[in-house]
Amino acid sequence: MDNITIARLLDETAALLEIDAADPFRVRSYRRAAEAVEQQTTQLVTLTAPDADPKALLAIAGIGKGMAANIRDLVTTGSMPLRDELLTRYKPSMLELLRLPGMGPKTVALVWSALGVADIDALEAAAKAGQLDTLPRMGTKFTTKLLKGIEDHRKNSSRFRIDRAQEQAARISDLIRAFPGIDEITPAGSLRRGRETVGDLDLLATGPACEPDVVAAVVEHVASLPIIDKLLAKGQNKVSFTLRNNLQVDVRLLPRASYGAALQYFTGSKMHNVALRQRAIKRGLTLSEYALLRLEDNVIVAAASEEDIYRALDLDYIPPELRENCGELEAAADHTLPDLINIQSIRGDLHMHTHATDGRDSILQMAEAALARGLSYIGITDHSKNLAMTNGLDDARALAHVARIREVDRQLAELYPGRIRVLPGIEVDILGDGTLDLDDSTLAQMDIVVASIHSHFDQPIEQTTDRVLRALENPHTRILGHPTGRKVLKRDPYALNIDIILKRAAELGVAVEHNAAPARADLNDLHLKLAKQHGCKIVIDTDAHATEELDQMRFGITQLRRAWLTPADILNTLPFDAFMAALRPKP
DNA sequence: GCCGTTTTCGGCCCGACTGTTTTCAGTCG
Repeated sequence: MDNITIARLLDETAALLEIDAADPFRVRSYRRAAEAVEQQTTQLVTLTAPDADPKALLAIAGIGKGMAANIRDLVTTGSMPLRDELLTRYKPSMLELLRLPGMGPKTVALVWSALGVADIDALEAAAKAGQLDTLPRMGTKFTTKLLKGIEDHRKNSSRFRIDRAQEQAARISDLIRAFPGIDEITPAGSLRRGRETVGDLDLLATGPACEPDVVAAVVEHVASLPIIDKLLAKGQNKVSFTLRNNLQVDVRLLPRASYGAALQYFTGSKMHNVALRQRAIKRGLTLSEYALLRLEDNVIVAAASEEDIYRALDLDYIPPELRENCGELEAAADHTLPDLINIQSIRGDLHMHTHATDGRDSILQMAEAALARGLSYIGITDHSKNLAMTNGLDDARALAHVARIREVDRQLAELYPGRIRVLPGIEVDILGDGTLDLDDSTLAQMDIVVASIHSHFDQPIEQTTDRVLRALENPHTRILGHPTGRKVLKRDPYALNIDIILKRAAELGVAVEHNAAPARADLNDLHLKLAKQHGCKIVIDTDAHATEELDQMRFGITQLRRAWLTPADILNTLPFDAFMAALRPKP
């Protein structure tokens, strides 16, 4: 049983306890434990083995004696007594009811006990039959909203990829900024923390127009934006709505004086905020979305900026990407937060395609676009012949392409002396037997050989993993492409055993690729932490198929930051010569 | 159920909005 499954079962137990009206603090313990398990890079199965240190589980913050026993039960039996007991009284389908708007644990428990309703279909039938009207606090308005919520839930209940959410955020921000007296709009929530996907969009705005006596006019302006599909709520300084693609947007209009407190609050994460407020209380302070106050006399200690708030709590400023209650508060208190990598540190992009295969632009266009983005070396890595649908290169074409790339490299050396290097490379396919689909003599002409697996992910995980391991042994392989075969938003189990692959890549000195493109992002922040633990060489690249896709580097950087990585952890922050020296030596 | 500069018991984060409330419970972030 993997960590994700353990976390899910603990989280389900928390939800069932909530429906059962259990002690809210006990519920929170299960939630907290679930989050902690999800954040672990080592598989808990190994910590519960008979020969493992019995204290190892207890070392995880949020896991005590009781929870450790639960986890051992989950790993050995597949379930645990409390969960089994709860499932005799409630049904697993009730957990889905909690996802409907307006349906919390109390309401789910009520429709179950009063009407025997345990799933969405039954709830919809009961609502349409008017049965809900007989229950307390459920009038026609509630029923209407619920039926609409059920419809939306069926239509689209998924999260949105970060790049899509960012596009929408920019679009809406422009519309709001059109109102006079709005100075600043910042996305908060999981978008600001750089999660790969976001559930909804939080936009915070401030400026003279957001002061309490005049804010009503902005509220009206926002509530009447043409892009709004459904208006969900309109308060004193908050407007919630959905777009036609079903993305929910919450806009908050805040006075300048409390903007920092609001930004801190709405950026989260929830667990980070809880921990931060506990710290505040220990210091005789209280933190809300309006201000950090002294408890004894309600004097404002900090409110205008996030920096002020963290400083007043004796903490270094914590970058949003680290705010997951995952050790960042302790590090900020000890002044040991890492100096995180940023986009300016990246000097090269080692994976991109041209119109020789399935890219759109030429070698020269890609190189000049890279130069314009401040890069000083790139690898042109078009597909090899096995990817026939991309017009992949066979040995002869690949060698001709190498010649063209070297020619562009020479041209650019004349045009922009000493500014950019263009390296010949290939994204070579790993075949079913683990060999690469071009001749060694061809690969020997390449500086950047990215070995990627592109097919047969339906085979058993051990078999697919073995193919990749054999490809790593090929001395020409310098970078392992797409190390998990994973695609964001596809909930399929991983096709490869990432732990074994990273270990072997580290031993052989093969660099592993962190693909920055949001659609393809192979390594999430946990994989990246694991790669660092194993001592892997890590490169970040875009896999760009057109010049503008080079901009996707910034999405990948956020994942590196979420993994606490610094420039020293990433190979392509190095200057050109040092980078080439750090790659696996050519045979 | 977890945790400890309040340390083995007694705490555990904060406020707004909604619907239907005649003073508030439940949901949400």
